[in-house]
Amino acid sequence: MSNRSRILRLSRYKNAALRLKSLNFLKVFSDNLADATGVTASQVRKDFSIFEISGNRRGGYQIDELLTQLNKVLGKDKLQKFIIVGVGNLGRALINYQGFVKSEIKIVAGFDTDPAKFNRKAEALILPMDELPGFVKTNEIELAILAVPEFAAQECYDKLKSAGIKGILNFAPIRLKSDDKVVIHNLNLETEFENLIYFVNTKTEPTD
Amino acid sequence: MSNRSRILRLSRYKNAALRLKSLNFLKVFSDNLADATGVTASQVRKDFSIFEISGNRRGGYQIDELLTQLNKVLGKDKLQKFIIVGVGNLGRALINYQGFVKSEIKIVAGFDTDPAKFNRKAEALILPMDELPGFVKTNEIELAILAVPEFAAQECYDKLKSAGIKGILNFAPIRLKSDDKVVIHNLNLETEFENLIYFVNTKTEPTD
DNA sequence: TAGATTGTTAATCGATTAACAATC
DNA sequence: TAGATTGTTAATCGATTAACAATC
Repeated sequence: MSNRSRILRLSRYKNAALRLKSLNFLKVFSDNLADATGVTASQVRKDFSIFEISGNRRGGYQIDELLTQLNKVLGKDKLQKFIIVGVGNLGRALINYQGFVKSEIKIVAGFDTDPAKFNRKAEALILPMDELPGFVKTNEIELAILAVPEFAAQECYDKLKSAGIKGILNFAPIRLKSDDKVVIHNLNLETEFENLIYFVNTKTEPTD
Repeated sequence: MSNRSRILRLSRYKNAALRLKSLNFLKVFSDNLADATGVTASQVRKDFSIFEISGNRRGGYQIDELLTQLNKVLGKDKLQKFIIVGVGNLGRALINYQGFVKSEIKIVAGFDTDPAKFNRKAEALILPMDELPGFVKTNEIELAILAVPEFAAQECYDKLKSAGIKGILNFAPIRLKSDDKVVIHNLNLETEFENLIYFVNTKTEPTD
């Protein structure tokens, strides 16, 4: 019913609607969103109908109302607190990433094994791993980012799981599997690079 | 014929084969790769047949030979040089990312507008934007990473395109479109987070 | 040889698109 | 009202899976 591609499209519709709103649009048609995101108008309406997002025949969709509904589906109607395990190059970059400031995504703490990285004064705390279960519990954290080297990934995953984390965005270069306790979203940077390289080499338009 | 998902699967087969090789496997069956990557054995064989990767009836696939062929498709048979535009948190993290050391991916230079970031002594140079076209030309660079804020993305894209770049991995939070000159692979971190959040909230297994 | 696995064809499944009645 | 756009159904398309002949 709702596969990953469909949710990715909803994010794009949301971003397109946001941009059109900033251009003072008050309403959009499925055709506008289709143009802006590179899909068909049928697809837009189909996606909306699956999430029971409805508009006005002849009048399109009110942008504000549409954004409210898309944000709700995408969990942007409330602050989503993340912790991050592994404060290396990538971990630190995500903690400081400016792209999240307007969004409802916040990384509230990082965890690492290296005492040199601990920091209890920064806005996002950097704490030792053994404080993770307590922090997760008292702050009611459900979401985590895993940004450790391959060798540490499985062990950290186990710790996150037993701490009660419900969803993990995994940047470690090893594919973790979702189970009914934890949803995993694997994001392997090398794989993304390889994908680009393939399409450049063959010069065929990627269909996604 | 070869969509993005298929290439992603090839990367996974490659990674699985690499892991099995490190366990001293000499050959693998489609069934092994299927188990390791979570797809069906039919899918593995179908994917291979599309890329004319063949094995031995009854004998499976020789790992070394398989890796050679997969690496070739994925462009890992030669060093892939990237430049990066935008040396902020994310840009710097990618330059220093340890996950690429064993792979044939290398970021050879970064470009930025901020003089405080310039560095002609580091292994990966950080140079001013106006040296980009010359650098690309003399070093025969075809691939780039775009890691600038949204407002700068379009302008930087234009510069990369006119410098002759053939493929861009775009981390800027705006969707760029491929054309017949440049292949674009958009990677929007906020979108990836939203995807995870959706599946955690609905607790349905993502199908990708 | 008998048994096991590939490579490929045909069947199935699911996602996208087209079409159009409903309706504002 | 006439015209335009949604919402939904039916048709199409493409990707995945099952099945099995080929063959090592």
